[in-house]
Amino acid sequence: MSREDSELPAGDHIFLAFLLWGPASAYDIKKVMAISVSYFWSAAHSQVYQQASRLLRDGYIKERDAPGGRRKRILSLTPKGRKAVNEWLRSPASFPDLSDEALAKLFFAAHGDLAKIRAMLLDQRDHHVSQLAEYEGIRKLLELADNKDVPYELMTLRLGIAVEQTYLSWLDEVLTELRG
Amino acid sequence: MSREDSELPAGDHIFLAFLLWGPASAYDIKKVMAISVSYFWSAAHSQVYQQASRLLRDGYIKERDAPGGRRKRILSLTPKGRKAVNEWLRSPASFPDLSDEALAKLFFAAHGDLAKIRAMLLDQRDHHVSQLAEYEGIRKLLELADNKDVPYELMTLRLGIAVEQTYLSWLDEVLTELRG
DNA sequence: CGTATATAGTCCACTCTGGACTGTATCGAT
DNA sequence: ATCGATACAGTCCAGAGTGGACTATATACG
Repeated sequence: MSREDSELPAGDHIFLAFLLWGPASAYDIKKVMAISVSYFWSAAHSQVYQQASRLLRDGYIKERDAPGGRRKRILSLTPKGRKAVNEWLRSPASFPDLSDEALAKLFFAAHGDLAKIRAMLLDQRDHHVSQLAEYEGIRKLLELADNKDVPYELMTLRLGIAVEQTYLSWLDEVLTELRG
Repeated sequence: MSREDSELPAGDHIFLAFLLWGPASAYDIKKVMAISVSYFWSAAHSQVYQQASRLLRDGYIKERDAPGGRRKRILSLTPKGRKAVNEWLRSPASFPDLSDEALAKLFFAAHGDLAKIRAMLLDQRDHHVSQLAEYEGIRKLLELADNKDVPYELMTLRLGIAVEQTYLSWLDEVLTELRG
């Protein structure tokens, strides 16, 4: 059975939104997501194909085979799909959801081993340093492009950068306190 | 079949960790999660009971009926469960994962309606204001308690507060830019 | 010419979600 | 004393999402 009436999951709307940029395969969308929205939205590799099947089944997208020998299914929006994205873009959003296993371990640190907790946080620090560097790199690229074209991408990226900086200052404070 | 050898999901470890504080029912754990770790970890109401069944089935916890007429199943750690939490607390953590539908809508704002996007961001702003107020309230409470007892809870809370503040400054900047 | 990597996707067992649903205790107002 | 609302405690289920193993073709490189 298809879900004609029930709301699509947010991830499906994001999937459809990428097709506003033009036709693409599920594989393309997965790759573009990884270098654009992955900071605030992520999906497993296999998930993207499942979304494609559902959206196809329910008439939000249509497919045609790619030219050339390669098997590659090029997807594009149907009117129904375009309508769904447009409505989504015009409606309120649900609120952010964070999951951070490291914070959970710190929360229970009284039952753990402080040296191990510190090591774990240093590992997290490395991660945030490299995320920050990556986002700063993308920002440089976006700013080189005529930034009239990408103001919204830059805005979301600025939040990513600010959050990473917040994490880093916090980690440095906490690591100092734990050293004492 | 039980999962004797495979790793538990992170959420199961967090569940077990709450039992380090003493025996409790699944219902209790759900409530305590909501007022302690929900900022960086959340689970649906029904999920907690499914975790309990699995952990029971696989011998990480044991149960006994509560005294009194009420049906209430009190859970506690088995040695196997205690070992699993302790190992978890001593190992590295996976990296944080954020999902924020509002950022996705802003990302695609060029295809939307600016007035609607602004309205959505104002709605998000309200949410972050009230989250911040809530965390500040909890901080006051924790600081009243002899803070030797809760240093780690306070640390995680400080990140929550810092992240909310980061969101708020960013939202104010972005809303100013979108007003122009 | 082999082989390593990138492309493009399938399949599956399991976990997680959100909502509907059941039933018991407790508390305030009539 | 009892009626109704709320809090407590949990079950059930369809559907969505995850992570990892798996298949298979194309292109680059030494």
